[in-house]
Amino acid sequence: MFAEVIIDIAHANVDRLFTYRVPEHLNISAGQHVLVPFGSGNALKEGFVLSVKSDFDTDFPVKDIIRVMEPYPVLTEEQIELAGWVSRSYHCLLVEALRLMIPARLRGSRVREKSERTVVLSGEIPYAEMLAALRTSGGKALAPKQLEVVSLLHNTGLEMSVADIRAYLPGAASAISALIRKGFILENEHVTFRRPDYSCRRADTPVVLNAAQQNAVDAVSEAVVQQSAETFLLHGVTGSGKTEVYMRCIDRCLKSGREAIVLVPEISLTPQTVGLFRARFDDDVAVLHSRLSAGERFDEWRRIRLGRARVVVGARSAVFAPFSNLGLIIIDEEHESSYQSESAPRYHAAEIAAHRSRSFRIPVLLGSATPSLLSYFRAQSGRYRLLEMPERVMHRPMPEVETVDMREEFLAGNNGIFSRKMQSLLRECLDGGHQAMLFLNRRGYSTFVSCRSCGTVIQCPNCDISMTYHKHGNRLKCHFCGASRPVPEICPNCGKPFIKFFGIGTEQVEEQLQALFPGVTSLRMDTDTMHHKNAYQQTLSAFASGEYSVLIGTQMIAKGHDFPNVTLAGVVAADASLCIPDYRSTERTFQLLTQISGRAGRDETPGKVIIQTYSPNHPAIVFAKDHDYKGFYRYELAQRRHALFPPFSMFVRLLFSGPDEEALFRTGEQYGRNLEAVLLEHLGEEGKNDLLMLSCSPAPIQRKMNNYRYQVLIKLLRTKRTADILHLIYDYESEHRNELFATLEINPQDML
DNA sequence: GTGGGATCGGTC
DNA sequence: ACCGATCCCACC
Repeated sequence: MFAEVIIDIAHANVDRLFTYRVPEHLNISAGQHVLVPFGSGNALKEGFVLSVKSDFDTDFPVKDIIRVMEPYPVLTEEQIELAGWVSRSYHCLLVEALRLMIPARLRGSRVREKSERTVVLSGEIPYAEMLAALRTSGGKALAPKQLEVVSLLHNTGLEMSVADIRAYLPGAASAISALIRKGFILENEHVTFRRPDYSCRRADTPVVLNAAQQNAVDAVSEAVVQQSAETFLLHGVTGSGKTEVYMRCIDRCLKSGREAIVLVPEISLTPQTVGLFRARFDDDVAVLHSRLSAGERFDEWRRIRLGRARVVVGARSAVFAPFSNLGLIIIDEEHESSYQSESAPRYHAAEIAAHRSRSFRIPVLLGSATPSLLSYFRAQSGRYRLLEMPERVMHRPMPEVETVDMREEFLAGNNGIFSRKMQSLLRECLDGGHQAMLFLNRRGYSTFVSCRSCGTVIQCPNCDISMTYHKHGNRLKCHFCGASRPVPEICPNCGKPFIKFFGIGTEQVEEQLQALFPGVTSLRMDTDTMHHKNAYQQTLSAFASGEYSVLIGTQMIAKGHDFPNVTLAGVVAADASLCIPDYRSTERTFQLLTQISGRAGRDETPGKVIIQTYSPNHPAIVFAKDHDYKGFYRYELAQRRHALFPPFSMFVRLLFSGPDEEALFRTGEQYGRNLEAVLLEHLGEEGKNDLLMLSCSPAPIQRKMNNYRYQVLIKLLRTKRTADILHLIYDYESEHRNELFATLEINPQDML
């Protein structure tokens, strides 16, 4: 027998198959993780068996596989095929693709499994006989520690972990080994699974679904049973009971003997969400997300691989979960940008899901209250099947949304950050014993600091952005590189003492709230307050418990949370996300405002939402205010069609960065022009119009962490030639990789 | 990635 | 002629 092995080294030179002989005593199959001699000196390297074959003609001496690293194949056949597809579609190394499928802990020779040593009374020797043996004739203990251990085990009647006994009886270690020698107790080794800890919350699950929910469950379940590789887009307004639909679909999927993956955006992977699934599916649920320790991740992965968990709830990378009989993939909040990887290979979870959907012939369910324009476009064009849930559960009304024009507020003499309307609604909410959420997408106290005399804005010394004032710690901080400096007394440019603070952040919202409502209990949730591992969980459960009245936060509070007592959601400034120079800023703003509105009035008491803005007539704000997704969709799609933006075209972005501004801009420009010539030559007369735009310019953020940034931006029409063009760009990039460091992104989530 | 063999320039 | 630094390449 011979095995085709790929060596676990991420380098283009070795990213191919090597053939090894399988020694008689080893039983090797595809997917196995093995140790093989590789390179001169027969150094041992880890590798993955991608296939086995019975014969192999060659002149050179084939080497033997040394040993298997794991008793089971760590990769399934389907994952091997998937990795090949990933490496071809995203132009990455095959090992890089394979590495997506396995936990990092599996690689490298580290301690992998956690095991626990336990002991139990052997049962062969009667208790009285043991006692007698450990005592002298006078009843005095001959071996007091051993006696204690034996009586402890006898009294509990259980198998106990050695660590527990040692904690209970200090110094019992040698007594335990003596007892094992005597045959009084038996030693066992148990593999333990480190489990991430989640509190289970029993949700008040409605026994009866409403018609829209039932319709969605039926459609998806039917596809699961019929093995139909359909993609469903579930457009359900906030509070329409999407999670319940997911769980019913998973139920059916498990009942038909298949496994399910549920993807959620990293940020909503809160104990609440996971707790819901745990409450319903118990130990059948495995959790995968970036906050797990390497050991926890490895153990959860192993529970999936070994069939101990049949449901995975996880972030983006969980789409690769090692199931062999997958039946359903659900992507919740499908519009979230975190589903696209920001490092190579830059896959999108929905694209991976689509591929696995074809392999397993299973449905994919995309769910959102604010589907991405692209997904809704596909639903309209028939590529996806649209399922709609236009109403909240229990006939609860959508919250009433009001906008406040902050220009008028200023003219009326109010230059505070809360409008009069916001103040009165807050008062009403708090007086009624309810809770409120205040949203502002900027952390810190003041977003920029400048000199009133000469206009100098204090910039980060390493980056091309202004520094934010943080009252906590009383320093200026850069939100890109983390650099911080004390607040200057005088202007670093003109030396005059007219330093002033402008722009509001969440710190200031909290301060102003306290000033207006003395004694109000508030919590702030942003990257500044979420330092330690469990801060997220603690803050959310503290708010859920009702201990605090107001939750203030950045976009991390916007999505997914279900706090029944929240009746008011306030957007302090809706304009922040509108000014981002990106073609998606309207879409992003609409989604954010709709999601925030969705936090209010999820229980009996109807909710209210207030949006403060300087542009109350902006379509993103007007459509969000009216809960009019379709109106927004029609408007925005027309804009995109007119400007030939995605989904009518695609963007390719090559970002160059380096410390030498002059050299970078010069070579970047040259690179772009050469690439343009290559593309035009390939496209010829017939296809030259496919290239809608190729621009060479400094990136919108010109410098980050002392590196200058220059970008070549390409806009392409989607035609039958698109795939060829992309490969041409990929090839051009890899050929010139040595000359200039660049990252290549297809349809990046932002172009800053 | 990594060590070995080929290659090149400098030195004894 | 000999040696170290560097490049190149194969690795099963």
